[in-house]
Amino acid sequence: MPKRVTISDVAELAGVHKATVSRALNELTSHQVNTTTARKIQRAAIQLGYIPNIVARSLRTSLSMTVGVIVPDLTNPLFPPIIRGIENYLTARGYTALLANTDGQDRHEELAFESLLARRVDGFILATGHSQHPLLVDAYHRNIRVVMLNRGSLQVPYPLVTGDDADGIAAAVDHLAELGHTDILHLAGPQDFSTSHTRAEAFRSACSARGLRPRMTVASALNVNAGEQSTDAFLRSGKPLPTAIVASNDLLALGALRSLRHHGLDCPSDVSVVGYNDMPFAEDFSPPLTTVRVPHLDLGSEAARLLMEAISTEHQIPLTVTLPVSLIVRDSTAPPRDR
Amino acid sequence: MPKRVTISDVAELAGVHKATVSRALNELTSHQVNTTTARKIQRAAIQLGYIPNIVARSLRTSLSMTVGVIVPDLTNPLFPPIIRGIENYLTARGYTALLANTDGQDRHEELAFESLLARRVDGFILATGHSQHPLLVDAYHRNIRVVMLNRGSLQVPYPLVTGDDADGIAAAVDHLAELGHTDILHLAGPQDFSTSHTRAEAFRSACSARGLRPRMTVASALNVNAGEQSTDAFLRSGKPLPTAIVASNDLLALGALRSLRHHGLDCPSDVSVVGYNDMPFAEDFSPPLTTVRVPHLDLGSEAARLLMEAISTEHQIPLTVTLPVSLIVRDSTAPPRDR
DNA sequence: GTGAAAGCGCTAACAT
DNA sequence: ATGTTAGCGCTTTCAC
Repeated sequence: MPKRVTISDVAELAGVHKATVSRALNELTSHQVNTTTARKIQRAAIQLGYIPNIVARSLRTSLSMTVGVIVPDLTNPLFPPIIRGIENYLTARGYTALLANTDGQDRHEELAFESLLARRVDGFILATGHSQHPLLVDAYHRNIRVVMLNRGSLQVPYPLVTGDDADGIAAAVDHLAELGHTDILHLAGPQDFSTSHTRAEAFRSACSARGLRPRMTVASALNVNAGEQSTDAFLRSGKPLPTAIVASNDLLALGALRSLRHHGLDCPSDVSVVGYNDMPFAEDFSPPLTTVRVPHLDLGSEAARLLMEAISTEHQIPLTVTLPVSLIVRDSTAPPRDR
Repeated sequence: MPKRVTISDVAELAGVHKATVSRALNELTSHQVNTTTARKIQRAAIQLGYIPNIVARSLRTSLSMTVGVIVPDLTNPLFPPIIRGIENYLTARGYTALLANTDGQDRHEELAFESLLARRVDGFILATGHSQHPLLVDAYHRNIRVVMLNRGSLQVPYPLVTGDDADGIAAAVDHLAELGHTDILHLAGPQDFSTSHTRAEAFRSACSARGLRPRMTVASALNVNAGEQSTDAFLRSGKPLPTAIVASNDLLALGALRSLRHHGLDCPSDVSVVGYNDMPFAEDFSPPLTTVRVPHLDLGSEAARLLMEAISTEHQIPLTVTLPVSLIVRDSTAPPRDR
């Protein structure tokens, strides 16, 4: 590496002290310095190709201008838009995101947390929240800034950003009810995820509000395979076939779609399916998936906004932001066939 | 924030000098310190919950243990697995990735580059390479470590990791030829992307090697809309309908699928379609997409490996690593119907 | 094997 | 408005 140019080099070329350079180049203090010298410094900086060393600044200010973003798996299509939303907000403010995946393993999460802490991130956005989490409790007591995304914590009053799950599920059930469905199955996710739990609860109350009997089966994970296996098991169980399925997310819905296909059942004529999230390319599935659209980009930027607030505030205010969702009707739902 | 525990705190508790603590806690120097004192230090560190300050270490060693990863758009399903591959490799070695998106805009790329440089990343993985790029030339002269991913640079001898494009396209053409297709259209990407260009060339030579006349249409971008529009335009042009389309990537193939559907044409009975990349959920499209699988995870980890090598080496060796690809046959390809 | 001292590049009192 | 000084937390000579 060629020797990097530092603030002292700029100072020397501009014929001023390095403290003056520091002041001139910083937005917040540049007013303290004479316009003429400031310009001189600017020129010198550009001439030398000076790039400030944020590492050194961080050490001095104990502000790293980075935040840690922890997700279960980047490969889950849910997360890329969320992360883009986070980034959009952060980069506009000079912040950068440090990304880590946990693959749902607590051990990975601890490791990621520690590694990011070692890098002195100014705060975290956590999109991995289980309902209970010693890590979080510990973080809270250490006064670490955290914003939860999608899944909240029950133990610790960190701010939370989510879509309106209750409303989304209600819209799905309404839609099916209007089509004439009366026998609807909820393909739920693991109940220790707060979103899965919330949606299952929402399903129950939406059904009972409409005089429908809620039926439910629980998948072992939030992915396509689990959805397929769970639906397979249900279909093989001999229980009466529902005319519609409301899945707790699109991946599970996709699994249900695969399972129905393998069992020679047609969607939507035999069974309607509704997903949740409106993941990218949901409209290209076979059939195009009716689903609840969640504003993932907004979820991300809102979480970033809350975190920035938390960082710049002395006392954290536990705040829950609920963003509106909307039902996107495509071809996987239709009126039930008479049987 | 509660005052962070530093190396001095540990030193005090352990009753040694902080330099000794530093030596004891560093893998590479821990052998220099007496086993007994080392243990004493370990205990003190754990007792205090000491977390090393990588920021301070970076300042001292001018090694930040971070690398910048620049992609066009995280939301493109191509990239998440690549990034996971990168991360898997990096985290195992104590490194972390700093992620930035460019949305294909040179200005964004410059900004990202500068911001990451300010954070003193030890190197870059670039998955955005246009064929020419002043930024890269500049970086090369500044002796900055870079590994290119997917798309190479023609101007500067940075290492490159790609899938075997020529082989993949040849496999697609072979597959179609074996099914009996003789009139194949290549739905190409913008020709200033090196991958698009390589694949177009590969298509031409694969066709001529089999005595087929290559036909080609070029999309304006590498996304679904561009693919759809391009196919629309082709279908409306009145040119004779090919019996098969080989797209330069899955997104374009998806656009072609949408366009065919809108024109009342069935895939595969009217037109077969082959994609490229085997993006997640390609098997769930309507119809499930025949496509060329690229080992994205490996692409990422290989790039990370090369970068680690480049960082620890004095002189960079320009190396191109080509990973094997494989054709995945699904339902979007079938023998041509007699017309 | 361990301690002392210097310094990475920057910012923030304090002084002028 | 600018210069001086100290120090963020760590690693790394150099002594002992």
